[in-house]
Amino acid sequence: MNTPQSTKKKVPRRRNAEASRSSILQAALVEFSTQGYDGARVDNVAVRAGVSKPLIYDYFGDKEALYAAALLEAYVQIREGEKKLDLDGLDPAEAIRKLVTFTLEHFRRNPWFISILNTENLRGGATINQIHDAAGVQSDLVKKIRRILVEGERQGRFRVGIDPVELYFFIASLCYFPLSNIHTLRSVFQRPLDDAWLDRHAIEAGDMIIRYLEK
Amino acid sequence: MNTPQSTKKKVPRRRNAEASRSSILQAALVEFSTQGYDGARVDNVAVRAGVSKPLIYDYFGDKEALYAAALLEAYVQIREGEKKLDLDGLDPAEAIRKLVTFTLEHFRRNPWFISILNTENLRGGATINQIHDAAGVQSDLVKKIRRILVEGERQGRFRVGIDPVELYFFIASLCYFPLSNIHTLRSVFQRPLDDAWLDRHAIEAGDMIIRYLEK
Amino acid sequence: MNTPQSTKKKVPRRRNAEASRSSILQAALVEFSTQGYDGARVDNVAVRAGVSKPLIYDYFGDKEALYAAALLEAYVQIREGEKKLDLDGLDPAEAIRKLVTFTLEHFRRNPWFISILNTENLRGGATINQIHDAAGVQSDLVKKIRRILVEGERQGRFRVGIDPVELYFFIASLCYFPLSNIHTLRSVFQRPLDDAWLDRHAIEAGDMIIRYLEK
Amino acid sequence: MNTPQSTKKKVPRRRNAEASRSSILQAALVEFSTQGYDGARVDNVAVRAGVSKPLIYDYFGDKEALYAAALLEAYVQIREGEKKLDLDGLDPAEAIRKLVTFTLEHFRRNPWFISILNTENLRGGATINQIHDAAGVQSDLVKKIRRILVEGERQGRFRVGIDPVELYFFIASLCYFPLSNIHTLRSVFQRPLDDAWLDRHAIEAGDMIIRYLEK
DNA sequence: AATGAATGAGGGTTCATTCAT
DNA sequence: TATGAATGAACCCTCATTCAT
Repeated sequence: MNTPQSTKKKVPRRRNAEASRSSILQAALVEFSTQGYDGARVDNVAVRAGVSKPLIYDYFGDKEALYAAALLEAYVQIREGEKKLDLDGLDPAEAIRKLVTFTLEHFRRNPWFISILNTENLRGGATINQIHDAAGVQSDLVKKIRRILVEGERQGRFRVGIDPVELYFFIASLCYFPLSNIHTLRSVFQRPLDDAWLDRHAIEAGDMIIRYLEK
Repeated sequence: MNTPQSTKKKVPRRRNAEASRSSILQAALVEFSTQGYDGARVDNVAVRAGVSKPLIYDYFGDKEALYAAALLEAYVQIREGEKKLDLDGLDPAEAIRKLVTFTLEHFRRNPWFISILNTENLRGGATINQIHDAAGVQSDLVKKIRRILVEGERQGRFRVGIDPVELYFFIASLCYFPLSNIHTLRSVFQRPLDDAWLDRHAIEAGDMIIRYLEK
Repeated sequence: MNTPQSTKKKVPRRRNAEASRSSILQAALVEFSTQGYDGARVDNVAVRAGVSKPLIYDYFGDKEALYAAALLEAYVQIREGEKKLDLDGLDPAEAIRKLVTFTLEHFRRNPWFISILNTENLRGGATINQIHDAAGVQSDLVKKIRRILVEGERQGRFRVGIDPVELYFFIASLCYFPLSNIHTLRSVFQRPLDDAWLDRHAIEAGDMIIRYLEK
Repeated sequence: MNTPQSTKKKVPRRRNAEASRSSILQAALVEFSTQGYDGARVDNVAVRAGVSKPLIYDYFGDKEALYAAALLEAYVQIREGEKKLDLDGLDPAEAIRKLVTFTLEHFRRNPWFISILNTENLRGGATINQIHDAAGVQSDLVKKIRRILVEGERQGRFRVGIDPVELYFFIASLCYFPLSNIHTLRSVFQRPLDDAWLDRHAIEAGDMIIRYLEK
């Protein structure tokens, strides 16, 4: 009476290499960013990805290589998200403000990105230094910033000579720090650092950047 | 007849509990900040401190507690250093500028501080949240900033209503980010991020903060 | 319109069960004799044979059975080689001498034979004891030796009562040992054990056997 | 009422580094010689030695190093046994005969020696080649043989120019082969190869060597 | 106050073997 | 006939932690 499927308790194995690979990658991203490199467990990755451990080794080689793939994937995914930011038709100051709030929001929505970056820097960049085309994951925001700066200068509202990369660093700094250090800051400085606080913080950060740019 | 020394078969390496404790602490600080929590090895701490492992367990209980002590020690040491900053007699803008360059310099000279903070935040603040008097390690810089802001407002040069803690966050952000992320930024953005670059960066950061404060 | 080849999407590498079987067997022989039973990898066998792993399991069942087949194949191949030895028309002493040099040479040219025998003996003969017709792979050399002994006795030059199997053991001993133990002997006794040395050794071994046989 | 000891179920840990080390070594010798290198399990060594696995790693480093130590130990123990052979007062032929029977007997009583040598040679001498002073474990029998040969020559009963090492190789060959290959020989040649057989074999081997030496 | 000796528990990795096509 | 995809079971090794002195 039972269907053949129901008699077999086991879930049928997935027979799709590409799907397996990508679910491993996603699971690795989560594991490494929440646990750090040494805290990460290949076992956890396997469970979360719904595959067996050996499959991970088949696809990625070892923990180190899995981590490298996850790190790269983190950049790829975060850059993917950045591409969706549309600044068309905004005046330069507005564009900058939107870019700043977007950046903080983007970091906030994807906390694994900050975590895995911290992890990698804690490791002395051991992995990112190995990746040949690391520049390939440079932020698209830099290009957007460049365009805004040009327009702002053209309109005579922004100072000239601002380097887009350095400006990106400043914007990123202001957005990164309160999220990266959210736990220690909360405990030590007794501030909420909740969503409302962060929203206000983004606005102030936007102000700061604009004041820095305007003549 | 025997001298006291000769009756003791072994000369103990150290007969000073306090010295042992503090050398363990220092070693732990180095180990945890360079390796992260999970990457840290109690063995390495013992070797670096020149004591046996059981002594560490005697004094601190377990790895977790040792880490907590090291984290607290990190704050204590860094705050100690901040106290040495002397801003007396400077006008507000100059004081701010000096405070900014000092902050970046201070982080640069004590890289273990950023590392252990990143470690703790990666752990979700598990330890700092446990510490009752975490506020006790708040930065002295906040007080200094408050005084500068008051003076700046009094002189009519600074805007009113700036919160000293929030300003400290901004300053810290600008100094923290390029150091915390030095390895990934170098690889991805192909900037040197060497001492000269950081010095220039500090000046620009100072400009940004001052422009943010001035009316 | 299409050529027959193009209509088949994949050209199967081999559509010949016998050829597959025998290339697996040869690969297994190499793998087991170079790596030992536990050191051997079914994966390596598959790669070396140019087939997939499941095919090996299809044909042979499991690693154990594959090993058994390889062991038997080793005997078959070595006995095959022995058949080519032609002693016709030689006088008994010359025949013995030639047989000795041939034996050493044969072992030297097919080192996998000694290796797989050592492997099997290390395993306590677990596999050879299972094979029913193990006697079927007895050396042809024994028959040749029997004939030589008979002739030598008939000519009144050899002692009577020498057992051909026991004599074969002695000959094999003298040829087997320096090859089987070539590495340890070289290191411990600092002798070259190169081809020249082995050639001289074979001659001395021949002398020894002949002196043993002659009245 | 119970003695304190009886209430504690656990066997008190051994607190003797030297004893632990040597029991590990002995257990390793057994394990490696019965299972081969790849077949050997560090777990089994631990159980047989009555210690925990980590202790093995503490003392020896890794499996490879443990194996190296066991191999060396095998040589040391076998050479130790050889020293006990007393040939004083025997005439040269008798001395040779006794040396031959002793060698076979010695190999028979210590089968792990042949096994570990086979293991090492299967590995291509990877380990023995690493040991600097491998010559230090050369057989004392060579010296004894040298003395016998000198005496035999002096008495005009032995041929001159026999190399003691080469003669040792011949003797070892004759004793090693039937033991090393005992399982395959039994199965293939259907001979008992039991103690009685081996005793007779030793006598024949002695004859062979003496005939080889005598003028 | 201090440590040499020892271990339980687990982590990364491998490998013989099977599933499903 | 043949194989790409997948896994259970171990194995080597490490590490936080404790014991006994």
